[in-house]
Amino acid sequence: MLSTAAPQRTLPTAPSLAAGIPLSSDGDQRASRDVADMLKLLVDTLAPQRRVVHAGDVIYRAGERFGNLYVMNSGFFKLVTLSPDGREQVVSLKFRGDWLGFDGIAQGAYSCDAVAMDTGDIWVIRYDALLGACFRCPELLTVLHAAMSREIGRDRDSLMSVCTLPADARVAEFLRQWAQSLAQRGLRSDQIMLRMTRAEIGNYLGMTLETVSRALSKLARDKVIDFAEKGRRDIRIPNVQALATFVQRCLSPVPTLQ
Amino acid sequence: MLSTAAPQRTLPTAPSLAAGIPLSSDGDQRASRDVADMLKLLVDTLAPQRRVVHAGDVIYRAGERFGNLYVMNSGFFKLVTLSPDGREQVVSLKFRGDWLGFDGIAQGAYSCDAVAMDTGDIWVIRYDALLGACFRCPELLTVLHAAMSREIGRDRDSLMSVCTLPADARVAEFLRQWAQSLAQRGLRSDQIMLRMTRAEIGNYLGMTLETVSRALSKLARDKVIDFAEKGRRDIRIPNVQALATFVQRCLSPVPTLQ
DNA sequence: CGTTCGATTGAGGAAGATCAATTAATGTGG
DNA sequence: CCACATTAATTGATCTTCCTCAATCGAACG
Repeated sequence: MLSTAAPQRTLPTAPSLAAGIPLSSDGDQRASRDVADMLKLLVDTLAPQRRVVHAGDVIYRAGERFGNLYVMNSGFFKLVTLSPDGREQVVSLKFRGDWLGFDGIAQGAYSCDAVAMDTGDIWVIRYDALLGACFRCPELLTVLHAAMSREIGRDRDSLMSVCTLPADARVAEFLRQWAQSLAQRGLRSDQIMLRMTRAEIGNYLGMTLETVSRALSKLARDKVIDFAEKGRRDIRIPNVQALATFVQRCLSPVPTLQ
Repeated sequence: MLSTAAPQRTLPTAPSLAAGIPLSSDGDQRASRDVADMLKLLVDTLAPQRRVVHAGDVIYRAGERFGNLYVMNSGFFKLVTLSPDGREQVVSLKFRGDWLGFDGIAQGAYSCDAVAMDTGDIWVIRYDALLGACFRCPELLTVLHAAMSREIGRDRDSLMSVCTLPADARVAEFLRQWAQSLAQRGLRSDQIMLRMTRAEIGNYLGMTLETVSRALSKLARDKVIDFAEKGRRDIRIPNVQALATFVQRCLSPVPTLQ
Protein backbone atom coordinates (compact mmCIF):
# COMPACT_ATOMS: atom_id res chain seq x y z
CA MET A 1 0.00 0.00 0.00
CA LEU A 2 0.90 3.63 -0.03
CA SER A 3 3.25 4.67 2.71
CA THR A 4 1.27 7.72 3.69
CA ALA A 5 4.15 9.51 5.37
CA ALA A 6 3.33 13.11 4.56
CA PRO A 7 -0.22 14.18 5.36
CA GLN A 8 -1.03 14.51 1.71
CA ARG A 9 -3.77 16.98 0.99
CA THR A 10 -7.00 15.41 -0.19
CA LEU A 11 -7.77 16.43 -3.75
CA PRO A 12 -10.78 18.74 -4.02
CA THR A 13 -13.20 16.00 -4.92
CA ALA A 14 -14.90 15.38 -1.62
CA PRO A 15 -17.82 17.76 -1.14
CA SER A 16 -18.71 16.49 2.30
CA LEU A 17 -22.18 17.90 2.58
CA ALA A 18 -22.45 16.13 5.90
CA ALA A 19 -25.81 17.18 7.28
CA GLY A 20 -25.25 15.53 10.60
CA ILE A 21 -25.03 11.96 9.35
CA PRO A 22 -21.45 10.82 8.86
CA LEU A 23 -21.27 10.19 5.14
CA SER A 24 -18.12 8.13 5.38
CA SER A 25 -16.46 6.01 7.98
CA ASP A 26 -12.84 6.37 9.04
CA GLY A 27 -11.96 3.53 6.68
CA ASP A 28 -13.54 5.39 3.83
CA GLN A 29 -11.59 8.51 4.63
CA ARG A 30 -8.34 6.59 4.64
CA ALA A 31 -9.24 4.93 1.35
CA SER A 32 -10.03 8.33 -0.06
CA ARG A 33 -6.60 9.60 0.95
CA ASP A 34 -4.99 6.50 -0.56
CA VAL A 35 -6.68 7.15 -3.90
CA ALA A 36 -5.61 10.77 -3.86
CA ASP A 37 -2.07 9.80 -2.95
CA MET A 38 -1.91 7.30 -5.77
CA LEU A 39 -3.15 9.81 -8.31
CA LYS A 40 -0.65 12.36 -7.14
CA LEU A 41 2.17 9.83 -7.36
CA LEU A 42 1.20 8.98 -10.91
CA VAL A 43 1.09 12.62 -11.93
CA ASP A 44 4.45 13.30 -10.34
CA THR A 45 6.31 10.32 -11.75
CA LEU A 46 4.67 9.80 -15.10
CA ALA A 47 2.98 13.04 -16.10
CA PRO A 48 0.42 10.95 -17.93
CA GLN A 49 -1.52 12.17 -20.89
CA ARG A 50 -5.01 13.25 -19.90
CA ARG A 51 -8.05 12.20 -21.85
CA VAL A 52 -11.58 13.46 -21.45
CA VAL A 53 -14.31 10.95 -22.13
CA HIS A 54 -18.07 11.10 -22.56
CA ALA A 55 -20.81 8.55 -22.05
CA GLY A 56 -20.52 5.87 -24.71
CA ASP A 57 -16.86 6.40 -25.47
CA VAL A 58 -14.93 3.17 -25.80
CA ILE A 59 -11.43 3.36 -24.39
CA TYR A 60 -10.34 -0.02 -25.61
CA ARG A 61 -12.00 -3.00 -27.20
CA ALA A 62 -11.59 -6.73 -26.75
CA GLY A 63 -8.97 -8.03 -29.14
CA GLU A 64 -7.23 -4.69 -29.52
CA ARG A 65 -3.50 -4.82 -29.01
CA PHE A 66 -2.53 -4.08 -25.43
CA GLY A 67 -0.22 -1.18 -24.75
CA ASN A 68 -1.81 1.21 -22.28
CA LEU A 69 -3.22 1.10 -18.84
CA TYR A 70 -5.66 3.81 -17.84
CA VAL A 71 -6.26 5.34 -14.46
CA MET A 72 -9.55 7.04 -13.84
CA ASN A 73 -9.46 10.50 -12.36
CA SER A 74 -13.21 10.92 -12.63
CA GLY A 75 -16.18 9.40 -14.36
CA PHE A 76 -17.58 5.94 -14.43
CA PHE A 77 -16.82 2.92 -16.63
CA LYS A 78 -18.15 -0.52 -17.32
CA LEU A 79 -16.13 -3.44 -18.61
CA VAL A 80 -17.97 -5.77 -20.96
CA THR A 81 -16.88 -9.13 -22.25
CA LEU A 82 -18.37 -10.94 -25.20
CA SER A 83 -18.18 -14.71 -25.41
CA PRO A 84 -17.49 -16.40 -28.75
CA ASP A 85 -21.12 -17.46 -28.96
CA GLY A 86 -22.40 -13.94 -28.41
CA ARG A 87 -23.22 -13.81 -24.73
CA GLU A 88 -22.50 -10.38 -23.34
CA GLN A 89 -21.55 -9.74 -19.75
CA VAL A 90 -20.82 -6.63 -17.76
CA VAL A 91 -17.95 -7.98 -15.67
CA SER A 92 -16.87 -4.93 -13.75
CA LEU A 93 -17.73 -1.36 -12.85
CA LYS A 94 -14.98 1.20 -12.33
CA PHE A 95 -14.74 4.48 -10.48
CA ARG A 96 -12.22 7.20 -9.73
CA GLY A 97 -8.84 5.78 -8.86
CA ASP A 98 -9.49 2.45 -10.56
CA TRP A 99 -7.24 1.15 -13.29
CA LEU A 100 -8.41 -0.10 -16.65
CA GLY A 101 -6.63 -2.56 -18.89
CA PHE A 102 -5.08 -5.12 -16.58
CA ASP A 103 -6.85 -7.84 -18.51
CA GLY A 104 -4.67 -7.07 -21.51
CA ILE A 105 -1.30 -7.76 -19.98
CA ALA A 106 -1.39 -11.55 -20.08
CA GLN A 107 -2.44 -12.03 -23.66
CA GLY A 108 -0.99 -8.91 -25.22
CA ALA A 109 -4.53 -7.91 -26.15
CA TYR A 110 -7.45 -6.60 -24.16
CA SER A 111 -10.11 -9.15 -23.38
CA CYS A 112 -13.06 -6.82 -22.84
CA ASP A 113 -14.49 -3.47 -23.87
CA ALA A 114 -14.05 -0.51 -21.56
CA VAL A 115 -16.99 1.82 -22.02
CA ALA A 116 -17.48 5.19 -20.38
CA MET A 117 -20.90 5.57 -18.76
CA ASP A 118 -20.50 9.23 -18.00
CA THR A 119 -18.32 12.23 -18.64
CA GLY A 120 -14.97 11.94 -16.97
CA ASP A 121 -11.26 12.09 -17.45
CA ILE A 122 -8.72 9.34 -17.42
CA TRP A 123 -4.97 9.20 -17.60
CA VAL A 124 -3.24 7.24 -20.27
CA ILE A 125 -0.25 5.27 -19.05
CA ARG A 126 1.92 3.40 -21.46
CA TYR A 127 2.62 0.05 -19.88
CA ASP A 128 6.29 -0.10 -20.79
CA ALA A 129 6.80 3.44 -19.63
CA LEU A 130 5.18 2.46 -16.36
CA LEU A 131 7.51 -0.50 -15.97
CA GLY A 132 10.47 1.75 -16.63
CA ALA A 133 9.27 4.23 -14.06
CA CYS A 134 8.80 1.43 -11.55
CA PHE A 135 12.54 0.87 -11.57
CA ARG A 136 13.20 4.47 -10.70
CA CYS A 137 10.34 4.64 -8.21
CA PRO A 138 9.53 1.36 -6.46
CA GLU A 139 6.55 2.99 -4.81
CA LEU A 140 4.88 2.90 -8.21
CA LEU A 141 5.20 -0.85 -8.30
CA THR A 142 3.59 -1.13 -4.90
CA VAL A 143 0.69 0.99 -6.05
CA LEU A 144 0.30 -0.98 -9.26
CA HIS A 145 0.27 -4.33 -7.52
CA ALA A 146 -2.16 -3.08 -4.92
CA ALA A 147 -4.51 -2.01 -7.70
CA MET A 148 -4.33 -5.38 -9.41
CA SER A 149 -4.79 -7.17 -6.12
CA ARG A 150 -7.82 -5.07 -5.29
CA GLU A 151 -9.33 -5.88 -8.64
CA ILE A 152 -8.94 -9.59 -7.99
CA GLY A 153 -10.62 -9.15 -4.64
CA ARG A 154 -13.51 -7.22 -6.13
CA ASP A 155 -14.10 -9.77 -8.84
CA ARG A 156 -14.36 -12.43 -6.18
CA ASP A 157 -16.82 -10.38 -4.21
CA SER A 158 -18.95 -10.16 -7.33
CA LEU A 159 -18.88 -13.91 -7.75
CA MET A 160 -19.81 -14.37 -4.12
CA SER A 161 -22.81 -12.07 -4.46
CA VAL A 162 -24.06 -13.71 -7.60
CA CYS A 163 -23.62 -17.20 -6.20
CA THR A 164 -24.96 -16.77 -2.71
CA LEU A 165 -27.54 -13.99 -2.66
CA PRO A 166 -31.16 -14.08 -3.82
CA ALA A 167 -32.18 -11.45 -6.35
CA ASP A 168 -33.49 -8.81 -3.97
CA ALA A 169 -30.42 -9.02 -1.78
CA ARG A 170 -28.16 -8.91 -4.80
CA VAL A 171 -29.65 -5.60 -5.90
CA ALA A 172 -29.39 -4.20 -2.39
CA GLU A 173 -25.80 -5.36 -2.10
CA PHE A 174 -25.07 -3.82 -5.48
CA LEU A 175 -26.30 -0.45 -4.28
CA ARG A 176 -24.40 -0.83 -1.04
CA GLN A 177 -21.18 -1.58 -2.87
CA TRP A 178 -21.75 1.35 -5.15
CA ALA A 179 -22.35 3.71 -2.25
CA GLN A 180 -19.30 2.36 -0.48
CA SER A 181 -17.18 2.81 -3.59
CA LEU A 182 -18.23 6.44 -3.73
CA ALA A 183 -17.61 6.98 -0.04
CA GLN A 184 -14.15 5.44 -0.28
CA ARG A 185 -13.33 7.93 -2.98
CA GLY A 186 -14.50 10.90 -1.02
CA LEU A 187 -17.61 11.34 -3.13
CA ARG A 188 -21.04 11.78 -1.64
CA SER A 189 -22.70 8.44 -1.27
CA ASP A 190 -26.13 9.26 0.07
CA GLN A 191 -27.36 9.95 -3.43
CA ILE A 192 -26.21 7.83 -6.32
CA MET A 193 -26.88 8.49 -9.94
CA LEU A 194 -27.19 5.14 -11.65
CA ARG A 195 -25.92 5.58 -15.14
CA MET A 196 -27.01 2.15 -16.15
CA THR A 197 -30.32 0.87 -17.43
CA ARG A 198 -32.16 -1.84 -15.52
CA ALA A 199 -31.02 -4.20 -18.25
CA GLU A 200 -27.37 -3.39 -17.65
CA ILE A 201 -27.73 -3.77 -13.92
CA GLY A 202 -29.51 -7.06 -14.43
CA ASN A 203 -26.82 -8.29 -16.75
CA TYR A 204 -24.14 -7.41 -14.22
CA LEU A 205 -26.05 -9.13 -11.43
CA GLY A 206 -27.19 -12.15 -13.37
CA MET A 207 -30.91 -11.48 -13.46
CA THR A 208 -33.50 -9.97 -15.78
CA LEU A 209 -34.34 -6.31 -15.96
CA GLU A 210 -37.82 -7.02 -14.61
CA THR A 211 -36.36 -8.60 -11.51
CA VAL A 212 -34.11 -5.58 -10.99
CA SER A 213 -37.10 -3.29 -11.31
CA ARG A 214 -39.15 -5.30 -8.84
CA ALA A 215 -36.27 -5.42 -6.38
CA LEU A 216 -35.82 -1.66 -6.55
CA SER A 217 -39.56 -1.14 -6.09
CA LYS A 218 -39.46 -3.36 -3.04
CA LEU A 219 -36.48 -1.47 -1.62
CA ALA A 220 -38.37 1.78 -2.11
CA ARG A 221 -41.54 0.31 -0.57
CA ASP A 222 -39.46 -0.75 2.45
CA LYS A 223 -38.04 2.79 2.68
CA VAL A 224 -34.50 1.50 2.25
CA ILE A 225 -34.05 3.68 -0.80
CA ASP A 226 -35.82 6.65 -2.30
CA PHE A 227 -36.33 7.68 -5.89
CA ALA A 228 -35.65 11.24 -6.92
CA GLU A 229 -38.69 13.17 -8.17
CA LYS A 230 -37.95 13.03 -11.86
CA GLY A 231 -36.55 9.88 -13.39
CA ARG A 232 -35.97 6.65 -11.53
CA ARG A 233 -32.31 6.68 -12.31
CA ASP A 234 -30.96 8.48 -9.27
CA ILE A 235 -31.47 6.88 -5.95
CA ARG A 236 -31.29 8.37 -2.50
CA ILE A 237 -29.86 6.16 0.21
CA PRO A 238 -30.88 7.71 3.52
CA ASN A 239 -28.94 5.11 5.45
CA VAL A 240 -26.36 2.79 3.93
CA GLN A 241 -26.62 0.49 6.92
CA ALA A 242 -30.25 -0.16 6.04
CA LEU A 243 -29.11 -1.78 2.81
CA ALA A 244 -26.88 -4.14 4.72
CA THR A 245 -29.64 -5.13 7.09
CA PHE A 246 -31.96 -5.63 4.14
CA VAL A 247 -29.47 -8.10 2.69
CA GLN A 248 -29.33 -9.94 5.99
CA ARG A 249 -33.10 -10.05 6.20
CA CYS A 250 -33.20 -11.70 2.77
CA LEU A 251 -30.77 -14.33 3.98
CA SER A 252 -32.34 -15.23 7.27
CA PRO A 253 -35.25 -17.64 6.86
CA VAL A 254 -37.18 -15.67 9.44
CA PRO A 255 -40.91 -15.30 8.71
CA THR A 256 -41.51 -11.72 7.63
CA LEU A 257 -44.79 -11.53 9.58
CA GLN A 258 -46.96 -10.25 6.75
CA MET B 1 4.75 -12.58 -21.70
CA LEU B 2 7.69 -14.88 -21.75
CA SER B 3 10.12 -14.26 -24.53
CA THR B 4 10.44 -17.89 -25.50
CA ALA B 5 13.66 -17.46 -27.40
CA ALA B 6 15.39 -20.76 -26.70
CA PRO B 7 13.29 -23.86 -27.39
CA GLN B 8 13.03 -24.65 -23.73
CA ARG B 9 12.52 -28.32 -23.02
CA THR B 10 9.12 -29.15 -21.65
CA LEU B 11 9.33 -30.38 -18.10
CA PRO B 12 8.57 -34.08 -17.70
CA THR B 13 4.98 -33.55 -16.67
CA ALA B 14 3.21 -34.18 -19.93
CA PRO B 15 2.58 -37.89 -20.45
CA SER B 16 1.02 -37.52 -23.87
CA LEU B 17 -0.71 -40.86 -24.11
CA ALA B 18 -2.08 -39.68 -27.42
CA ALA B 19 -4.05 -42.64 -28.72
CA GLY B 20 -4.75 -41.06 -32.04
CA ILE B 21 -6.85 -38.18 -30.75
CA PRO B 22 -4.82 -35.00 -30.30
CA LEU B 23 -5.07 -34.39 -26.58
CA SER B 24 -4.04 -30.78 -26.84
CA SER B 25 -4.17 -28.11 -29.46
CA ASP B 26 -1.19 -26.06 -30.56
CA GLY B 27 -2.34 -23.30 -28.23
CA ASP B 28 -2.30 -25.72 -25.35
CA GLN B 29 1.22 -26.83 -26.19
CA ARG B 30 2.45 -23.28 -26.24
CA ALA B 31 0.73 -22.57 -22.93
CA SER B 32 2.36 -25.66 -21.50
CA ARG B 33 5.77 -24.39 -22.58
CA ASP B 34 5.00 -20.99 -21.07
CA VAL B 35 4.19 -22.56 -17.72
CA ALA B 36 7.37 -24.62 -17.79
CA ASP B 37 9.41 -21.57 -18.73
CA MET B 38 7.94 -19.57 -15.90
CA LEU B 39 8.66 -22.28 -13.36
CA LYS B 40 12.22 -22.59 -14.59
CA LEU B 41 12.73 -18.85 -14.38
CA LEU B 42 11.48 -18.81 -10.81
CA VAL B 43 13.78 -21.65 -9.82
CA ASP B 44 16.75 -19.98 -11.45
CA THR B 45 16.25 -16.51 -10.06
CA LEU B 46 14.71 -17.16 -6.67
CA ALA B 47 15.53 -20.73 -5.69
CA PRO B 48 12.26 -20.79 -3.81
CA GLN B 49 11.63 -22.95 -0.81
CA ARG B 50 9.66 -26.04 -1.75
CA ARG B 51 6.68 -27.20 0.24
CA VAL B 52 4.83 -30.45 -0.12
CA VAL B 53 1.12 -30.31 0.61
CA HIS B 54 -1.63 -32.86 1.09
CA ALA B 55 -5.37 -32.70 0.66
CA GLY B 56 -6.86 -30.48 3.31
CA ASP B 57 -3.71 -28.50 4.02
CA VAL B 58 -4.35 -24.81 4.35
CA ILE B 59 -1.59 -22.67 2.88
CA TYR B 60 -2.94 -19.40 4.11
CA ARG B 61 -6.11 -18.21 5.74
CA ALA B 62 -8.22 -15.11 5.32
CA GLY B 63 -7.03 -12.43 7.68
CA GLU B 64 -3.55 -13.83 8.02
CA ARG B 65 -0.79 -11.31 7.47
CA PHE B 66 0.38 -11.24 3.86
CA GLY B 67 3.99 -11.97 3.13
CA ASN B 68 4.31 -14.81 0.66
CA LEU B 69 3.11 -15.65 -2.76
CA TYR B 70 3.00 -19.31 -3.75
CA VAL B 71 3.49 -20.88 -7.12
CA MET B 72 2.07 -24.31 -7.72
CA ASN B 73 4.37 -26.87 -9.24
CA SER B 74 1.80 -29.62 -8.91
CA GLY B 75 -1.43 -30.39 -7.14
CA PHE B 76 -4.74 -28.67 -7.01
CA PHE B 77 -6.09 -25.89 -4.80
CA LYS B 78 -9.31 -24.12 -4.06
CA LEU B 79 -9.66 -20.58 -2.78
CA VAL B 80 -12.54 -20.02 -0.39
CA THR B 81 -13.88 -16.74 0.91
CA LEU B 82 -16.14 -16.32 3.89
CA SER B 83 -18.43 -13.32 4.12
CA PRO B 84 -18.95 -11.57 7.46
CA ASP B 85 -22.40 -13.12 7.71
CA GLY B 86 -21.11 -16.64 7.18
CA ARG B 87 -21.69 -17.28 3.50
CA GLU B 88 -18.93 -19.43 2.09
CA GLN B 89 -17.86 -19.32 -1.52
CA VAL B 90 -15.31 -21.22 -3.54
CA VAL B 91 -14.05 -18.34 -5.66
CA SER B 92 -11.27 -19.96 -7.62
CA LEU B 93 -9.60 -23.24 -8.53
CA LYS B 94 -5.87 -23.39 -9.09
CA PHE B 95 -3.58 -25.74 -10.98
CA ARG B 96 0.10 -26.17 -11.78
CA GLY B 97 1.72 -22.89 -12.69
CA ASP B 98 -0.90 -20.79 -10.96
CA TRP B 99 0.00 -18.33 -8.26
CA LEU B 100 -1.63 -18.13 -4.87
CA GLY B 101 -1.86 -15.10 -2.64
CA PHE B 102 -2.39 -12.15 -4.95
CA ASP B 103 -5.47 -11.22 -2.97
CA GLY B 104 -3.26 -10.39 0.00
CA ILE B 105 -1.17 -7.66 -1.59
CA ALA B 106 -3.71 -4.85 -1.46
CA GLN B 107 -4.77 -5.16 2.13
CA GLY B 108 -1.62 -6.58 3.67
CA ALA B 109 -3.63 -9.65 4.64
CA TYR B 110 -5.02 -12.54 2.67
CA SER B 111 -8.73 -12.33 1.94
CA CYS B 112 -9.46 -16.01 1.42
CA ASP B 113 -8.37 -19.48 2.46
CA ALA B 114 -6.12 -21.46 0.13
CA VAL B 115 -6.85 -25.13 0.62
CA ALA B 116 -5.06 -28.02 -1.04
CA MET B 117 -7.43 -30.53 -2.62
CA ASP B 118 -4.76 -33.05 -3.43
CA THR B 119 -1.15 -33.91 -2.85
CA GLY B 120 1.19 -31.53 -4.56
CA ASP B 121 4.10 -29.22 -4.13
CA ILE B 122 4.26 -25.49 -4.16
CA TRP B 123 7.01 -22.94 -4.05
CA VAL B 124 7.10 -20.33 -1.37
CA ILE B 125 8.09 -16.90 -2.61
CA ARG B 126 8.56 -14.05 -0.21
CA TYR B 127 6.88 -11.06 -1.78
CA ASP B 128 9.58 -8.56 -0.92
CA ALA B 129 12.27 -10.93 -2.11
CA LEU B 130 10.35 -11.25 -5.35
CA LEU B 131 10.18 -7.49 -5.77
CA GLY B 132 13.90 -7.28 -5.16
CA ALA B 133 14.57 -9.95 -7.73
CA CYS B 134 12.36 -8.15 -10.22
CA PHE B 135 14.84 -5.28 -10.23
CA ARG B 136 17.68 -7.61 -11.14
CA CYS B 137 15.57 -9.58 -13.60
CA PRO B 138 12.79 -7.63 -15.30
CA GLU B 139 11.57 -10.81 -16.92
CA LEU B 140 10.28 -11.81 -13.50
CA LEU B 141 8.08 -8.76 -13.38
CA THR B 142 6.62 -9.61 -16.76
CA VAL B 143 5.81 -13.09 -15.58
CA LEU B 144 4.29 -11.84 -12.36
CA HIS B 145 2.06 -9.32 -14.07
CA ALA B 146 0.98 -11.86 -16.65
CA ALA B 147 -0.07 -14.19 -13.85
CA MET B 148 -2.10 -11.50 -12.12
CA SER B 149 -3.66 -10.45 -15.40
CA ARG B 150 -4.61 -14.03 -16.19
CA GLU B 151 -6.22 -14.37 -12.82
CA ILE B 152 -8.35 -11.30 -13.45
CA GLY B 153 -9.41 -12.75 -16.78
CA ARG B 154 -10.33 -16.09 -15.25
CA ASP B 155 -12.38 -14.52 -12.53
CA ARG B 156 -14.36 -12.67 -15.16
CA ASP B 157 -14.91 -15.85 -17.12
CA SER B 158 -16.36 -17.37 -13.97
CA LEU B 159 -18.72 -14.48 -13.53
CA MET B 160 -19.78 -14.75 -17.14
CA SER B 161 -20.57 -18.45 -16.78
CA VAL B 162 -22.54 -17.99 -13.60
CA CYS B 163 -24.49 -15.06 -14.98
CA THR B 164 -25.30 -16.27 -18.47
CA LEU B 165 -25.46 -20.06 -18.50
CA PRO B 166 -28.25 -22.33 -17.27
CA ALA B 167 -27.28 -24.97 -14.75
CA ASP B 168 -26.59 -27.85 -17.14
CA ALA B 169 -24.44 -25.71 -19.38
CA ARG B 170 -22.60 -24.32 -16.40
CA VAL B 171 -21.55 -27.77 -15.29
CA ALA B 172 -20.49 -28.69 -18.81
CA GLU B 173 -18.54 -25.48 -19.15
CA PHE B 174 -16.93 -26.15 -15.79
CA LEU B 175 -15.68 -29.53 -17.01
CA ARG B 176 -14.53 -28.01 -20.27
CA GLN B 177 -12.55 -25.33 -18.48
CA TRP B 178 -11.02 -27.93 -16.21
CA ALA B 179 -10.00 -30.13 -19.12
CA GLN B 180 -8.58 -27.11 -20.91
CA SER B 181 -6.64 -26.08 -17.84
CA LEU B 182 -5.07 -29.52 -17.72
CA ALA B 183 -4.30 -29.53 -21.43
CA GLN B 184 -2.68 -26.11 -21.21
CA ARG B 185 -0.39 -27.46 -18.55
CA GLY B 186 0.63 -30.48 -20.53
CA LEU B 187 -1.43 -32.82 -18.36
CA ARG B 188 -3.78 -35.40 -19.81
CA SER B 189 -7.21 -33.92 -20.13
CA ASP B 190 -9.30 -36.79 -21.43
CA GLN B 191 -9.75 -38.09 -17.91
CA ILE B 192 -10.20 -35.74 -15.03
CA MET B 193 -10.22 -36.66 -11.40
CA LEU B 194 -12.62 -34.31 -9.66
CA ARG B 195 -11.29 -33.81 -6.19
CA MET B 196 -14.35 -31.91 -5.14
CA THR B 197 -17.65 -33.09 -3.80
CA ARG B 198 -20.85 -32.24 -5.65
CA ALA B 199 -21.49 -29.71 -2.93
CA GLU B 200 -18.18 -27.93 -3.58
CA ILE B 201 -18.77 -27.89 -7.31
CA GLY B 202 -22.25 -26.56 -6.74
CA ASN B 203 -20.97 -23.86 -4.46
CA TYR B 204 -18.40 -22.79 -7.03
CA LEU B 205 -21.02 -22.72 -9.78
CA GLY B 206 -23.83 -21.17 -7.79
CA MET B 207 -26.21 -24.12 -7.66
CA THR B 208 -27.15 -26.93 -5.32
CA LEU B 209 -25.38 -30.26 -5.16
CA GLU B 210 -28.51 -31.99 -6.46
CA THR B 211 -28.49 -29.84 -9.55
CA VAL B 212 -24.84 -30.68 -10.14
CA SER B 213 -25.60 -34.35 -9.79
CA ARG B 214 -28.50 -34.16 -12.21
CA ALA B 215 -26.43 -32.22 -14.72
CA LEU B 216 -23.65 -34.78 -14.59
CA SER B 217 -26.14 -37.61 -14.98
CA LYS B 218 -27.57 -35.88 -18.02
CA LEU B 219 -24.12 -35.38 -19.50
CA ALA B 220 -23.42 -39.08 -19.00
CA ARG B 221 -26.80 -40.03 -20.49
CA ASP B 222 -25.97 -37.89 -23.52
CA LYS B 223 -22.58 -39.65 -23.80
CA VAL B 224 -20.75 -36.36 -23.42
CA ILE B 225 -18.94 -37.70 -20.39
CA ASP B 226 -18.33 -41.10 -18.89
CA PHE B 227 -17.99 -42.18 -15.30
CA ALA B 228 -15.14 -44.45 -14.32
CA GLU B 229 -16.19 -47.90 -13.10
CA LYS B 230 -15.64 -47.32 -9.40
CA GLY B 231 -16.65 -44.03 -7.84
CA ARG B 232 -18.31 -41.18 -9.68
CA ARG B 233 -15.49 -38.85 -8.93
CA ASP B 234 -13.33 -39.32 -12.00
CA ILE B 235 -14.82 -38.45 -15.31
CA ARG B 236 -13.76 -39.46 -18.78
CA ILE B 237 -14.16 -36.88 -21.49
CA PRO B 238 -13.98 -38.71 -24.80
CA ASN B 239 -14.22 -35.49 -26.74
CA VAL B 240 -13.74 -32.04 -25.24
CA GLN B 241 -15.51 -30.48 -28.20
CA ALA B 242 -18.67 -32.35 -27.27
CA LEU B 243 -18.80 -30.38 -24.05
CA ALA B 244 -18.67 -27.13 -25.97
CA THR B 245 -21.46 -28.19 -28.29
CA PHE B 246 -23.50 -29.31 -25.30
CA VAL B 247 -23.19 -25.82 -23.86
CA GLN B 248 -24.34 -24.35 -27.15
CA ARG B 249 -27.27 -26.72 -27.31
CA CYS B 250 -28.36 -25.52 -23.86
CA LEU B 251 -28.27 -21.95 -25.09
CA SER B 252 -30.10 -22.31 -28.35
CA PRO B 253 -33.88 -22.33 -27.92
CA VAL B 254 -34.13 -25.18 -30.41
CA PRO B 255 -36.84 -27.74 -29.57
CA THR B 256 -35.10 -30.90 -28.36
CA LEU B 257 -37.62 -33.13 -30.17
CA GLN B 258 -38.49 -35.38 -27.24
C1' DC C 1 -20.31 -55.28 9.47
C1' DG C 2 -22.44 -51.33 10.72
C1' DT C 3 -21.65 -46.31 10.40
C1' DT C 4 -20.93 -42.34 7.90
C1' DC C 5 -20.49 -39.53 4.13
C1' DG C 6 -21.28 -38.63 -0.64
C1' DA C 7 -24.17 -39.26 -4.70
C1' DT C 8 -28.45 -40.17 -7.03
C1' DT C 9 -33.18 -39.66 -7.96
C1' DG C 10 -37.98 -38.30 -7.28
C1' DA C 11 -41.82 -35.16 -5.86
C1' DG C 12 -43.39 -30.73 -4.67
C1' DG C 13 -42.76 -25.86 -4.19
C1' DA C 14 -40.75 -21.28 -4.78
C1' DA C 15 -37.84 -17.86 -6.96
C1' DG C 16 -37.21 -15.83 -10.86
C1' DA C 17 -37.77 -15.82 -16.16
C1' DT C 18 -40.79 -14.90 -19.84
C1' DC C 19 -44.53 -12.71 -22.03
C1' DA C 20 -47.44 -8.86 -22.30
C1' DA C 21 -49.64 -4.51 -21.35
C1' DT C 22 -49.16 0.10 -19.49
C1' DT C 23 -46.86 4.20 -18.08
C1' DA C 24 -43.09 7.32 -17.82
C1' DA C 25 -39.14 9.64 -19.71
C1' DT C 26 -36.43 11.13 -23.74
C1' DG C 27 -35.74 12.69 -28.08
C1' DT C 28 -37.07 14.58 -32.88
C1' DG C 29 -38.82 17.20 -36.42
C1' DG C 30 -42.28 20.35 -37.55
C1' DC D 1 -43.47 24.37 -27.92
C1' DC D 2 -46.10 20.50 -29.25
C1' DA D 3 -47.19 15.97 -31.36
C1' DC D 4 -45.18 11.98 -32.12
C1' DA D 5 -41.88 8.25 -31.95
C1' DT D 6 -38.69 5.77 -29.19
C1' DT D 7 -36.68 3.88 -25.44
C1' DA D 8 -36.78 2.76 -20.49
C1' DA D 9 -39.31 1.30 -16.44
C1' DT D 10 -43.11 -0.74 -14.05
C1' DT D 11 -46.38 -4.17 -13.01
C1' DG D 12 -49.18 -8.28 -13.66
C1' DA D 13 -49.97 -13.15 -15.20
C1' DT D 14 -48.08 -17.33 -16.38
C1' DC D 15 -44.49 -20.77 -16.91
C1' DT D 16 -39.91 -22.82 -16.27
C1' DT D 17 -35.96 -23.78 -13.85
C1' DC D 18 -33.96 -24.83 -10.05
C1' DC D 19 -34.26 -25.42 -4.96
C1' DT D 20 -35.91 -28.02 -1.09
C1' DC D 21 -37.12 -32.06 1.15
C1' DA D 22 -36.86 -36.88 1.35
C1' DA D 23 -35.72 -41.59 0.39
C1' DT D 24 -32.35 -44.77 -1.45
C1' DC D 25 -28.01 -46.41 -2.82
C1' DG D 26 -23.07 -46.87 -2.99
C1' DA D 27 -18.41 -46.39 -1.29
C1' DA D 28 -15.13 -45.71 2.28
C1' DC D 29 -13.66 -46.50 6.92
C1' DG D 30 -13.09 -47.88 11.49
